Amino acid sequence: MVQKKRRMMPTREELRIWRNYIETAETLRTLLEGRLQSESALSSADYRVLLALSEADRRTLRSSELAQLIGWQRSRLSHHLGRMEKRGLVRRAPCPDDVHGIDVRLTDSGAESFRRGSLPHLRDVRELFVDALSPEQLAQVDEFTEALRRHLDPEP
Amino acid sequence: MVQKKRRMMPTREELRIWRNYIETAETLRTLLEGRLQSESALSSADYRVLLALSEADRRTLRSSELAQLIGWQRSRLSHHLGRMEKRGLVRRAPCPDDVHGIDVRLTDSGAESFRRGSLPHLRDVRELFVDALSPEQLAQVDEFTEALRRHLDPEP
DNA sequence: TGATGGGGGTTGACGTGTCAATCCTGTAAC
DNA sequence: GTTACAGGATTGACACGTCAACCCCCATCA
Repeated sequence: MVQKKRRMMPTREELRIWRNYIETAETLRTLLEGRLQSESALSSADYRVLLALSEADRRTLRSSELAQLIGWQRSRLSHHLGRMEKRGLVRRAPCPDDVHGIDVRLTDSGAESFRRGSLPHLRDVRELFVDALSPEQLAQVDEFTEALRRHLDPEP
Repeated sequence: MVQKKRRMMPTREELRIWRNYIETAETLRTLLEGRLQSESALSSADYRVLLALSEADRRTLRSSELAQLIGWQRSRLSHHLGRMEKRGLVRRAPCPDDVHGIDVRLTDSGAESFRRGSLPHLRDVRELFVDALSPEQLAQVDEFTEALRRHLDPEP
């Protein structure tokens, strides 16, 4: 039965590789998230928002631009900005240029949080990911990630 | 500055590869999760629980065994079993052998759900992951995933 | 007999993400 | 002008995970 469905179903070996792949990526994500949290009291979601804002002109972005930039849905961003605002990391204000639209601005405290979190985080990425792999392996990761991305992108 | 910290900080290129890697894995996970959900009204968490139970003797496992088997914390499992029980996928009952301990048993409805979800899910894994890669690339994934795993495991 | 402690499991609070519904306001259509 | 609509953002309900506190029952030991 497994044999006959070869074209549809992954083999046992393929499935093993898949599971290892996805679980390892998950483990990595969790580990890094935990470190970021304990080092700088930021979640990786916070980090993404802070990174985008800190690179933006005047540390400010339209809410919808920000959402697009980091690939989030409006609703998710709105919820998250609400929480970040409560912690004083960002502030929202009506956008002067556009009657619709909200400006999201990085506060000084948010900028400082990001600054303090950034270096340890990058160090962690090096330690947990880069250092695990040989230069050849790293190149292979790049290659097959690209293949995966190409495979997935055209799909809606 | 970036140059001087070479040993600590990833290079721009390494960082690019890292981001691609982790974001692609995330995209894949999300896509598969969405398909599983729409095909069989199961989350991947549901799936893991159902898979473990459906392979168990008498479709039943001690709660703590189940947690260990799928690598979850007790609390997570307890919450999730509560939700699954409400949907009629599993049932909990005191374990006759052991005074402590709870038996988790797959219901007929749960087994049927799993049966219906399983094949499409495996097909999706093949389509979204396996089919994107050449056999050589698949072998490379296996290899560097193993390297990553070895690198991460000894760390607490 | 009564305190101590540990394994097994649950609970509550909270942060997070998704979906669908809603609100607001300017603009096009009639 | 009023209605319709579309873009931008928020809200509420819910599923999910984590953390820390807790409950229960038993074993051990004083």
